[in-house]
Amino acid sequence: MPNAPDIAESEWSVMESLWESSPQTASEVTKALRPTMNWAENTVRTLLTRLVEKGALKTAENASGTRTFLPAVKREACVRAEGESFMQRIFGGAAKPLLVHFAQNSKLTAEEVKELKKLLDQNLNT
Amino acid sequence: MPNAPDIAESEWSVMESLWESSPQTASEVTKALRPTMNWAENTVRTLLTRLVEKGALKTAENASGTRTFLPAVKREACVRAEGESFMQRIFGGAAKPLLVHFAQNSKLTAEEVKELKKLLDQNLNT
DNA sequence: TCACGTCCACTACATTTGTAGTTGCTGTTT
DNA sequence: AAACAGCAACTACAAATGTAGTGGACGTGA
Repeated sequence: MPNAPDIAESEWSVMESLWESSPQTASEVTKALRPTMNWAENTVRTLLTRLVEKGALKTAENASGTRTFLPAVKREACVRAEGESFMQRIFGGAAKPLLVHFAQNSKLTAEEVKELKKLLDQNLNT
Repeated sequence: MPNAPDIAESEWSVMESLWESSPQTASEVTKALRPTMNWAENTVRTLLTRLVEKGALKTAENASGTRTFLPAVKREACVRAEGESFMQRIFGGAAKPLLVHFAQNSKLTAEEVKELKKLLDQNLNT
């Protein structure tokens, strides 16, 4: 029972939609994603099915007896898993170089910098 | 001419080996990776071939006329590309939430925190 | 009741990835 | 010269991904 199944890129959009609002039926998800990904409804259905198989989603029924989907795993857990794997792959598993990289390659506002520095400090007091 | 081709996970190990030291022949790379990935030499050759096709590697010959491989793209460029794509996929392209995530989910030493705070400051003076 | 729109369960099919195996050429070793 | 070892070029093949299409069951409006 890997707490966070492996979620592919297309699938991730579907998950986002359901993390944001659930339960949703297949066609609701399709409509929700329409502006961004212009997918055929069957495409979304396939992704939904795969995500259920992977254990990332659960299903239920709504009032009208139509199947609905909802997350079976928390977004935060998946983000952590993806982050771990990315950090592993690109930075050999080390957090510092990763943070260095993004600290250098991003344009941040003074506000954001302040916030991040605060977080870093809190990081120490655990 | 995408400056940084898409490099898969297994391929990434091969690239790392060549970024660290190049040129190398196929069997040299295989030996270099042997401790970590226990791959058959043909596996490594396949990856090398694919990377050449993708334009991530170039080839040359060594003194004994054997083919050697060397990076055609800089590691930093690939890291940036992978980072961008990861940030896009998981954090909707926003650097701050990404940094927040890793700042919170990593155990850092006081030293590292200090360094990172410094980098964040520099980030502002550009 | 018949046509029509929904929903669902299957099937489809090209690419990419992970991981090799097979064959043939060539130089080196008894 | 026969045999073997290293290298290159192909071929193999299953799983995962991206992106649908088909066909059947079911309820609804004309």
